[in-house]
Amino acid sequence: MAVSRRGPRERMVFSAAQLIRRDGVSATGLRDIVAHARAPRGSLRHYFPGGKEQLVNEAVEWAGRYAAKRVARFLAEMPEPSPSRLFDAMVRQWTDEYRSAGFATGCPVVAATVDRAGSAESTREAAAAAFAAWNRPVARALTEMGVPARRAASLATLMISALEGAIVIARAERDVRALETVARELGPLLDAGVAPGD
Amino acid sequence: MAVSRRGPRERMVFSAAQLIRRDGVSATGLRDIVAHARAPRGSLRHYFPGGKEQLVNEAVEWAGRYAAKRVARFLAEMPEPSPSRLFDAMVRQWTDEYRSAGFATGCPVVAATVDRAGSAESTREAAAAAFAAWNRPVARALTEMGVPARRAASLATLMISALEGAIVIARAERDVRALETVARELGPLLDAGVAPGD
DNA sequence: CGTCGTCTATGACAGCCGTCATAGTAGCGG
DNA sequence: CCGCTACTATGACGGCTGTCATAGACGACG
Repeated sequence: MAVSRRGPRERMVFSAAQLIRRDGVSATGLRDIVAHARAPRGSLRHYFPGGKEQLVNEAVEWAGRYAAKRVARFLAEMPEPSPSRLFDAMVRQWTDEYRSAGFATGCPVVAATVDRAGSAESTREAAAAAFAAWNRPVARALTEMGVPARRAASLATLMISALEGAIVIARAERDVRALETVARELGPLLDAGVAPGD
Repeated sequence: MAVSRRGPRERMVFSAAQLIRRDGVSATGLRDIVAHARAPRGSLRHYFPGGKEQLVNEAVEWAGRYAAKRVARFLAEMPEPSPSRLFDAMVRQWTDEYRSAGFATGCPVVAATVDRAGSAESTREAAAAAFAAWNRPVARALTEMGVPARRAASLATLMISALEGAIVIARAERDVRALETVARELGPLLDAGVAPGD
């Protein structure tokens, strides 16, 4: 499922992101990715002449775009948006997944950063770009809710930092406690300064 | 340096932690660890009959104890402790290191979680224990500053989450911006509810 | 039909990995 | 000197890795 339509190339990128966020970059083999994507191994070289590094980078970029789109979707589904409600939605995406599917996975961008930042410069850049792509729509949303532009960017960084850290802790503890905690504790801070009731 | 005294066993654990936080678990080979520790390869099996998994676990445990001790040290060096000042100190440890030594390293506990949580149950447990060992002194310190016990534990989790997330983002961006941002934005929240001037 | 570009198949390659078997040394108690 | 324990040395093992070379299938187009 979710691997059916679309061409083999896209499936490989998608599968790479899924496996990387579960096992890490080093532990994810090209053969695993190809098998997971049900794609022909013979095409690997054809689509990704830059080798594993290129495929990993594209998976990271994909994850960045995905996170950005999710933010837009959260906002669209929200009757009365507020900073804390946006953060709740971002956190809930993870608590829901962990509760329903177990704690097997984390964020692919974090995984790529942690085990490629020092060895593959291009992957590090892709991760930085992914974080930026994610930060942008969050900051913009905060701005539209009445937060001054400068502060909005900072709060977006705080939200993503706290979320990513809590994801790691939740995985280690196999408990959504950390995620629920950051959502609860950060909510009031995020809403402060935004006129209530409008 | 810092690898000189102490027996070979301890040096290997220490070197493992250092290499893991730089390259990740999978990318760190036993041979690399032994070489870095200037320890005899022949003793690996002797000291760590549980293989790489045992060595990694001990490195993670070591990191947890180290983080806890650092918290105690920060507090001891602080004339007038406050929650925000403690968090500042925790963050500054990383901004200082990044500014002086580059962005090559991250947190070993995060690295171990990200690429072993799904494949080595004992390592996942070690990571959870390390986070707990780190959380404990932070929560206790907050309590002593006047924060109610229940809330103190939550705020400690928030602090560690935000810090860990910002570390990853800083590494990806090769910029301490995210670290400085979380310190600045979280400070007032942490101090709220604590009587000023005492 | 022929040819070219796109895509796939297959297998080999060198290299590294963690593990393990075997042997040996050093020091100490008897 | 023996024997025992703690520690070290060395090399080999199978397995997996990313990369690459070679060849073939397929469809579009001239």
